[in-house]
Amino acid sequence: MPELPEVETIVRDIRPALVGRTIRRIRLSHDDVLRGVSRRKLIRRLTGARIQRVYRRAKHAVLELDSDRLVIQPGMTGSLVVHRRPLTADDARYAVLRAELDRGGELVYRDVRRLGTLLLLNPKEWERYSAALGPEPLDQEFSAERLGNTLRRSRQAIKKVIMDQRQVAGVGNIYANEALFAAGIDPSKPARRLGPDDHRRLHAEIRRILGAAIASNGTTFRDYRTGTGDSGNFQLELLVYGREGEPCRHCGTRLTGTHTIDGRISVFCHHCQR
DNA sequence: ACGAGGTCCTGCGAGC
DNA sequence: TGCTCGCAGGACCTCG
Repeated sequence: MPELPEVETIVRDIRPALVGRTIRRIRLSHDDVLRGVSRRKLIRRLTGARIQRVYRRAKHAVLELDSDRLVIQPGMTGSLVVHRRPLTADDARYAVLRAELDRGGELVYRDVRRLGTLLLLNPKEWERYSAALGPEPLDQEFSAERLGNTLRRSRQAIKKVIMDQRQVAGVGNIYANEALFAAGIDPSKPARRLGPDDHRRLHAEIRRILGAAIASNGTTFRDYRTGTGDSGNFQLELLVYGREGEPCRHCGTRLTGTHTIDGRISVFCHHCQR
């Protein structure tokens, strides 16, 4: 499930094959991934457009074109791969958007469950969209103090707050679970009940874990693929996610799995996390 | 301001 | 073997 490290990996992988290229032909298999743009308009605006920049913001991959931004949010099962050879039947299966490039190659957005979304925004719309998202956790502007100010204002469970894209950009379920474990914080604890020490630890652990996950090309559970079509490796380093019922790596206590926070699986050690 | 629950979507695994 | 059904979940929405 592409969160910040996965989208960062994808973007780094596909950027060299995309920047400076012109899109020759667009194929879209399903309209239901489009948000705020019609099939006709998307195809018309993308065809012949030149890709100027490729970057990540939160969990979105952004293709900056001459006058539009194609914003891709892979959701649960989305992947972005640049193919240099003709697609195999497997590659083409579930391919939602295919963009043929000049000088060969094809960018393919593949999404089995199609919970991902595509947006086409002009620069002003993109600026507004991006401004509504929280700070990038790996940027300097994301300080422990700033995180603390956010958390002090919320009665919600800490896990829900750090997964809220308006508060912190790019953290999803896997890394929220991991960061809270590493920081020794119970995921259900109301955010405003955390102290400055908690803020500092959580801030440091969010950054450390996201950085380590990027270094490992992200976490592959089932569907996630890098921009080269390979699996990530961070699943080998997860300490809690996917390990409910197994012993805590620190103290041996059986890890708890619960769905009571925002309906998403939370895995934690009730001994190490308070 | 908050929690609960529904919606989107399809593959998969459990149960019969 | 073959069917049905519930579950998975990120973002977004409504309702109480």
